[in-house]
Order: sequence, then C-alpha cells, then structure tokens
Amino acid sequence: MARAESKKLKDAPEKTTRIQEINRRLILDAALDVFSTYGFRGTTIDQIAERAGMSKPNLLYYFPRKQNIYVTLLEETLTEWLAPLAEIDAEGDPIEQLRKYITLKINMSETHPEASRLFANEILHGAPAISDFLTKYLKPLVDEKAGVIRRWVGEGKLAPVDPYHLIFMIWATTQHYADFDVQVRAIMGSQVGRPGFKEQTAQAVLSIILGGIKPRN
Amino acid sequence: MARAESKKLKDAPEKTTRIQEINRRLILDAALDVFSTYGFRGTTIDQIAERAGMSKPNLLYYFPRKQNIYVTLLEETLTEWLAPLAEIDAEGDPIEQLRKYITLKINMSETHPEASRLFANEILHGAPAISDFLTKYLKPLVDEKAGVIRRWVGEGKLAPVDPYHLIFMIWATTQHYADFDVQVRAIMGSQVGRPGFKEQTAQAVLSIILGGIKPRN
DNA sequence: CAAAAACTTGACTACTTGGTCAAAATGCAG
DNA sequence: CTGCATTTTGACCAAGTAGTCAAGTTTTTG
Repeated sequence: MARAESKKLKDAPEKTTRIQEINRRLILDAALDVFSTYGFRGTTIDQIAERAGMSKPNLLYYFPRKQNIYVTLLEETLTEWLAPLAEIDAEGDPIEQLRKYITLKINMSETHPEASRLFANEILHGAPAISDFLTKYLKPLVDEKAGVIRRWVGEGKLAPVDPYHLIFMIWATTQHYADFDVQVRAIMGSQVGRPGFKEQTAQAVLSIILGGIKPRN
Repeated sequence: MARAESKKLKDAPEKTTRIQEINRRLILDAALDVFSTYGFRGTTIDQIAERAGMSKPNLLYYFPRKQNIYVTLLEETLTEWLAPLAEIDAEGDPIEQLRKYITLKINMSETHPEASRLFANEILHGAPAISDFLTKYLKPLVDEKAGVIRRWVGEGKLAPVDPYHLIFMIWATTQHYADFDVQVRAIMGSQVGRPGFKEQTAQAVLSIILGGIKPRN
C-alpha cells in the first residue's frame, strides 16, 4: 500500500519530486520578472522559458497554461504583500503602528518592486484574475483595520480622518516608488540609486502623513 | 500654383480634410478606451476599429501603424494632464496653491480616468514610448515647481518637506483613485458611485496632505 | 457634370504565439 | 543492471493579429 500513495489519490497532497520543486521555482521566478515588466498579454511563454533556462514544452509540462503561471504567481505573493497590514495592532500606539506599517510598505516597494508592479498591472486592467481575492480577502481585512483606525480617531488619538482614504493614501504613496520607478528616476535622476534614498523617502512620506493625522489639540 | 499646395510640400501644415478630422478623432477616442483598458499589447487594431465604427483597413488609412495611434494619444493627453502643475503660482499663497492643485488633480482623475490609466500603464512598463518626454519636458517642469516649493519652505510658509516627495505623493494619491479604481470599488463598494464621493475623497486627501505640510509654529 | 482626389473595404499575407505530441533522454527503485 | 516513471524537447499546428493591396465608392473641385 505504501506504493499506492505515489499514484494520484483524490485529495492526496500531490507528491512533488525534487526536480518539480526546483523547476516550478525557476519558472515562477522567471515569470515574475517578465510578467511584471510586460504584463500578462505582453509576455510570451518563450520569454519565460528562456529566462528560466528551459524549453517551452518543458515549461508547459509544469504549468499547462500560461494563465496557471500567472495566477499561481499572484496568489503566492498576494498574502505576503498584505501581511504588514494584518500586523497593525489595535492595542498599540496609533502613530507608532502607522509608522511601522508605512515603513514596512516602503521597504517592500524597494525590495520587491516586481511584485508591486505585478499587482498594479493586474488591478489597472480590472483585476480579472483576482477580483474574488479582493472582495473575499482584502476587503474584510481592510474593513477590520479601518475599524481600528476609526476607533483611534474616536478616542482622539488621531485627527479626524476617513480611515479608508488614509489606507489608500498609504498604499498609493508607498507603491508609487515601485510602480512609477522610471518616472521617479527620470525626475530625480541619480539620487534614486544612492544609499540613503530609501530612508529619505520614508522620512518624507512619514512626516507628511503622520503630520497630517496627528491629533491637534 | 494654388493647386500645388494641396500636394505634399516638405514643411507644409499637411492640409487636413473635414473627413480626416472627424475620423482621426473617432479613432483616438476609441483607442483611448481600449488602450487604457487592455494596454498596448492587449489591444488589437480590430477592437479599435470596431469601437470607432470603421473597417480595419480604413483605420490604417489614417494611422498606418498601431504604434502611431498609441503615441499620438499619449502626446495629445500628456501636456493637458500636466497643465495643472504648470499653473502653480510662486507668488500665490502656498497652501492655497497646493489645495487648488490637488483639487484639480482629483477632478481629472474622476473625469478622465482612462487618460490616467493610459499613462500609468505606460510608465509601469518602463515608458518605452515617452521616456524622452519625461526627461525633456516633465523633469524641467517638476524641477521648477520643486524650486518654488523649496522657497516656500525656506520662507517658513510650509513645514520642512522634500518638494519632490511632496509632488510624488500628490500624484500618487490623486491618480490612485483612477488607476486602482477596481480595488477602491472592491473595498468601498457602492459608496464610490454615490454623489459626494469625490468631495469626500478630496476632503480626506487635502486634510492629510495639507495638515502634514502646514508650518508648525 | 466630369474628372481627380480622397476615402473605404473584402480578401489576403506573413508572422507571432499558445499549446500539442510522439519520441528520446534521464532518474530511480528493486 | 533492468524496467518503469518522470522529465525533456524538436517539430508541428491552429488561432490570432499587424499590416497590404487592388478594386470599388464617395467627395471635392474646376
């Protein structure tokens, strides 16, 4: 019976071999690069295959459809991308919690700009592949954190501000540096690469947003 | 010789007929819709032709290449899109000037979301068609206005803030509502369509940003 | 109104690209 | 080492799409 397990069992965890693990990873990594640069339609399977260092039919052996790669990629990174939001602690100090959140987001924009661009592109085109995710997973999470922020405002710990718009503003500003990178570079030139640029950015974003929501007495 | 003018003269203003004017407009309007939704690669000439109500060869009679439509469209809207920035008046009241600018941008995001998405998509994919524009036209303009803001800060009329990051933040937040519309809708639901939503948005954005840059005494 | 110019289109071509397939190569358990 | 399962790939196909073209239709002009 031990052998039978290696055959497909209805709900079995689909045993994955060593080679499968390696190649799926290679493909997904390559696909992230390419999809985030050219979008879904703008990307060809050949491009991904070449970057992953394998033939197209080989790639299709692991992901039978182009869509599969794309969706797997989105799912894989979405939760991770949202993790910082989930970490906002209702019991913590409001300004401190938001400072932490914004800082984390700026770091992510800097370290994983491809992930940011992948989402941005997907949303920009109407989120055909993840609209379910948006309503079933993202919305409840945002609703919850909006509730937390609203409570903080009610307790006078923050200036009166619409929590949803505050969250959108944080997303917009932090992801801007990843999504609109070429524009930022075109305008700020060589500064962008320089060490300390990220810190300077974080400083500017934090001072404006936090300054804008600190309670006035 | 009067007739000779109708023939192509090197630098002549390329006489355009009534029909040309109408059809070019039809094509560009249709193309804006389609390109802003599906991106350059995701758009087919047939789609544009159908939406413009003409045959594909007919469309190609006016714009011999798909690229031509796209580039014309970008150029046509880019300057218009930037106009509000140019209007910032160094002699005016800083807070008032920025309030006006932000309000104009939010209005544009609401009235021309397709234009916003067209640019967003182009920038997201590395701005292959307009990188020249960015450095030759956008950068100087931003540099100038950044200078104005820096002066205001120096005069103590604004809290110390990096002018470039402030401008990016305004762009990011205002355009977010056009570019990430589906996400905003997924989260805020029916509120988005409601009358007054735009005003509420403007109010939230203005209060945070302006609150964040008002001078502290 | 007649000829010229401008406009329109059905049919077609060349090329790209997602996906198939059968056969070969490789890995692995006994 | 042997035989079975997994992995790999060259060759191929069908669909989709940018762009052409020659032949027609409409508009403009003298």
